Amino acid sequence: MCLCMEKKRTNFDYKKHLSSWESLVTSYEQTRAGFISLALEKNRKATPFVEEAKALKSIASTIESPIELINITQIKSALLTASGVSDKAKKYLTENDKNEAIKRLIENFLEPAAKDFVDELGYRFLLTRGDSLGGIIRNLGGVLGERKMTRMLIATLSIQGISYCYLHSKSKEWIVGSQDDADVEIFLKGLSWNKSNQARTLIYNLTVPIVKKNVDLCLLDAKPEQFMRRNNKNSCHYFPSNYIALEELKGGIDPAGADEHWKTANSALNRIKKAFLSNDLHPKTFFIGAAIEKAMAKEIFNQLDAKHLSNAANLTDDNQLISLCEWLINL
Amino acid sequence: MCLCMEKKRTNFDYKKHLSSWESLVTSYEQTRAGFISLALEKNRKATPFVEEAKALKSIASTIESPIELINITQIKSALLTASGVSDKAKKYLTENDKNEAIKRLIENFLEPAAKDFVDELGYRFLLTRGDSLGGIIRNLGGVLGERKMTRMLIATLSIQGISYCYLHSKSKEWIVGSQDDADVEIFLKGLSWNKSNQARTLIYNLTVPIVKKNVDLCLLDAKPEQFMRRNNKNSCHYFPSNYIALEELKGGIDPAGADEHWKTANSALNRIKKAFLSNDLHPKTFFIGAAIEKAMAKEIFNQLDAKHLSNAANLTDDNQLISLCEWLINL
DNA sequence: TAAACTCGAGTCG
DNA sequence: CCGACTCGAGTTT
Repeated sequence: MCLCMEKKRTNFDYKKHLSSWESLVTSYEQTRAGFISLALEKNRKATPFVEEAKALKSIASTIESPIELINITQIKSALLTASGVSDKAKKYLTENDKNEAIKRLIENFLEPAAKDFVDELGYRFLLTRGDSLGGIIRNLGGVLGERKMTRMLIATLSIQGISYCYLHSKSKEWIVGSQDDADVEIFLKGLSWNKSNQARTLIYNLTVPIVKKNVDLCLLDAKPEQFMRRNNKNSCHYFPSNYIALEELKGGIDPAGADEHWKTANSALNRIKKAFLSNDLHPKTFFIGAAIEKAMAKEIFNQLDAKHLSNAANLTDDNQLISLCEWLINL
Repeated sequence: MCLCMEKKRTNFDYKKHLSSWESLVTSYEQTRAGFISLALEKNRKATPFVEEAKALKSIASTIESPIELINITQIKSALLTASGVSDKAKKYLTENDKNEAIKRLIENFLEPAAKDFVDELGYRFLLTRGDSLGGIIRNLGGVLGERKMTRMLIATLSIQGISYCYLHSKSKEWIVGSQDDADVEIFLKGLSWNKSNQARTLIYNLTVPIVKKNVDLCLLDAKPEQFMRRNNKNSCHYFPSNYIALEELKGGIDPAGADEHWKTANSALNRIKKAFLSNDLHPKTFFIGAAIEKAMAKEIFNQLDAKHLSNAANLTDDNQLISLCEWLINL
């Protein structure tokens, strides 16, 4: 009977924090809070771009007519930006394409602006940079979600009195965790602890060799020192049977992106399952998302019931997240 | 033997234009061309935003100190934009949240700028608007992909001497197609023709009731007049057995987005197949993408071979697209 | 000019 | 807001 209970516990542990699909749906209040903090971050990150624009205007103001801009080599990159070319697009253009783009900017927009050409240049520069800023913020959103997960994991380990060490992303060394590591989540790339004498090592954003894709979070049955970076084939992450659980984490708060990104996550999880299945392995998979809408909540819950997915939680719900961390730590 | 040939033709028609997975991969030249046309579109769409910024500066210049901005009700929305709040985020904020955001903008960025506060306001406004512009361009990218598909479909119908009519998105009426419809793809929402006395009606961006999701393109076994908009349950699209083929179309050119969006498309296609399967139906599914990378090309090709997918093409390859249109028209 | 990750800026039914 | 569509702005490994 004890075994039976144990089995039940590990099979349906999501029921501890999810009573139905509705528990997974993100509340309006959390969405609102997410958008507010997003705007705050954006303001902070905007300042360097404003400075860039000021510098550009200052340099451009030294000349009389737009056509002379071509001769100021130090602002060529900024001119290209003002002509609507993102840093991403830049990589695909030839020198000639770039010169053409700048020429079009001057002919179509700066010369018509006459004496206001410096302002026009600054405006168009900022429009393109605004899109850059958006990209930076989107990346930051992902990082913040990961940090929230980390903080909750560490808190749960601490509460359970389990000692841990963490992999520092800069030094690449494992450091023993202690209460006074403030903001440790900022540099944390991995986490390791013991579960009744079994080593557990968790790594973020790992390219899983058997899947040939990056996975947000992997829990391995390995000691921290068995994990070696990159192409070292002796590292524990090269052995598929070491994988205990793999997670897809979506930190975005936008409800409009919820289903879109869940569809992506679902494909990613399917690739993972398929790759491990080819080795007759069935590691656990789980999903954590900050933006969960009704229809996808039903899909997730159905997958849990069908055991296609081992666990799930809404990142904005602390109780769900704690319960999930407890589950993960005790796998 | 004739039947055998026929069967072979309909089952593996993708082989007519795809010799291996490598045929699907987008060439560098097409990627480059895509980014160039993207920059051109961005320039055109940028102008209204530049005008907005000029207007904002002009109004803001009438006052002496930043704090007075709060009193100019006509620019409240612009102030919110300058404080890093997108139109999307706005919807989730309360009046109080908005006022707080504006207050922070003034205190943290405009007052420190002293006499240059009008410039600072304009810069921050443009940064946020630049992100808006990016969103507008992303939507446009999708529309352009759809139009390319439409042009190729019409050209293929014309070449095969098949007459057609099209559904106009504004008038909501079916119009007989003719050679002199220039730019008809811009307003085209649907297309209809006959295939050896069987009516074929194709609708873009249709919410398929049985799937409860929007599908980029649906080919129905129905006469055009049997298609009625929206919630009319007598419309042909309410009858699952009328669906002949459903497509996922990805018009984006960015290689970095290729796998991301293919993962989404793959989930969408799986939802479609699953929903129809619940009615014992197996409509054809196909994928067209402008950005196709190696690894996903292999996945697509494997799905074709396994008949999980009925057809596929690279949107940037005219030969592939024509072959696919021929297949679609003759289904 | 690797490849595949981050996610929300828009849009429309 | 209601959900689910458009896709590339960044980023990492």
